[in-house]
Amino acid sequence: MPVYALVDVNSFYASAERLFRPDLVGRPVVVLSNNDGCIVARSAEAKALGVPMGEPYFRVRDCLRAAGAAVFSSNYALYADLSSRVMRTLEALAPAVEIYSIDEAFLDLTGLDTLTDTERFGQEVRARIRGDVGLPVCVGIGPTKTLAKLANHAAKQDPERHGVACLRDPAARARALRATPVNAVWGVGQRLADRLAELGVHTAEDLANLSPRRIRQHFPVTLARTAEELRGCACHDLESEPAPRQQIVCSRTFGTPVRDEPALREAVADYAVRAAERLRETGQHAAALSVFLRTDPHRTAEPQHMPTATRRLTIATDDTRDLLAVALRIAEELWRPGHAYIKAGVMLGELQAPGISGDLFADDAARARSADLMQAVDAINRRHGRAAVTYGVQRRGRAEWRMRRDYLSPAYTTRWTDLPVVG
DNA sequence: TCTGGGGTCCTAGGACCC
DNA sequence: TCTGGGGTCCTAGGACCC
Repeated sequence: MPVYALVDVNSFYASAERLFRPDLVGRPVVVLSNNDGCIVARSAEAKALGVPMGEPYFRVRDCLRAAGAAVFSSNYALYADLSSRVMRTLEALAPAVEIYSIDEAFLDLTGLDTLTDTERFGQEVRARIRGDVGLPVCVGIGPTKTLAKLANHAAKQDPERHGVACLRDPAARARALRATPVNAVWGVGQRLADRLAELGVHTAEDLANLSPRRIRQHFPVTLARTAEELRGCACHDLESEPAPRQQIVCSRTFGTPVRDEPALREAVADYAVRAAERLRETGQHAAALSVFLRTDPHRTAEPQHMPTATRRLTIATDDTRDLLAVALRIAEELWRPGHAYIKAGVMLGELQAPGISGDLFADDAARARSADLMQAVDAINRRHGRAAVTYGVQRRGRAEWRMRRDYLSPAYTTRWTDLPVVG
């Protein structure tokens, strides 16, 4: 029987901020989304204040201030660096690791025979990550990924478990299923939970007991698999090789609404350049590009416009200049005067390995020059910062559309000048 | 009173995840 | 005044084909 573990950093972003600010231990800490819009991470103290996940910041600002909470803008450079340290530690501890998200990984523990071994392993993972990286994690263990997830949830809920829960034992599993509301099951969101409630399904146990036929009468096949996994039959394998990306999206809400075309072009250009950089990191080429614009749906009195348009490229490419030209052409077509846009985005699709869309007239020499140029630009920007080499339309001014990050912490681990000083 | 049927491909929209 | 960003998968429905 397979054994999976799910390791997950507790309140990752909040814990990351606190790592370099020991003065914040015991104080509520929250981290905001891009543009300082919503709450995306809360320390245990902040959760205890009743601050909901995803809540717009302005609604809880007063409450947080009164409680003496520390508030941070998202510092992705810091989180990405700490994440890779956590993952490297896990890779040293387990034979196979699937990096599931920035703060979570599945481990394949098949071969750890006894239940005592499994518990001990969970505690060792906690101790190692605490010691090597300094972050708190919880470990959930079970015969399927869905049960490992559920175990992780149980470990977080119940302090008695000291951060590790193992559901290999059938009796322990039955107790955990009974105690878990169905919307806390991996793959069951609020929509499905509401519809399940109409059938009298309220807990993970209820879902596990629902017959596959009954599920398929009302729900998609994904839910049938979830129920199967809750019963202990694995439908999802560990995927240690990441699947090739299918699309790349770069979009942002603007710091302030954009009403003029030059500012919009500048923003779209910036997103296209970043999307192209990320495309080259994957080693793929894109054969389709979409641009979308959005006005603010919350301002119902203002005219709304949420267009999107897609172009197929005759030749798949990873050259920023090609992608930028297409993106700007689409943006120009979409833009309508008299609207206050609050968001735009560039999406690359039909990603594929380079050179598979054979074009009879492709100029190999030109392609090679393009690859050399892109490589050079990427190398310079990696070394000297993203704004070292830019394209004319990006302008890099202090444009009003750039996002707000009023509470940004230093780049403690990725910039020499921000290195914390001890003593 | 009237109807073909089955396969494939594409797209949009909805649901989920962190 | 202030409401994130980046992904995946599934399904239904339409177009098209034989």
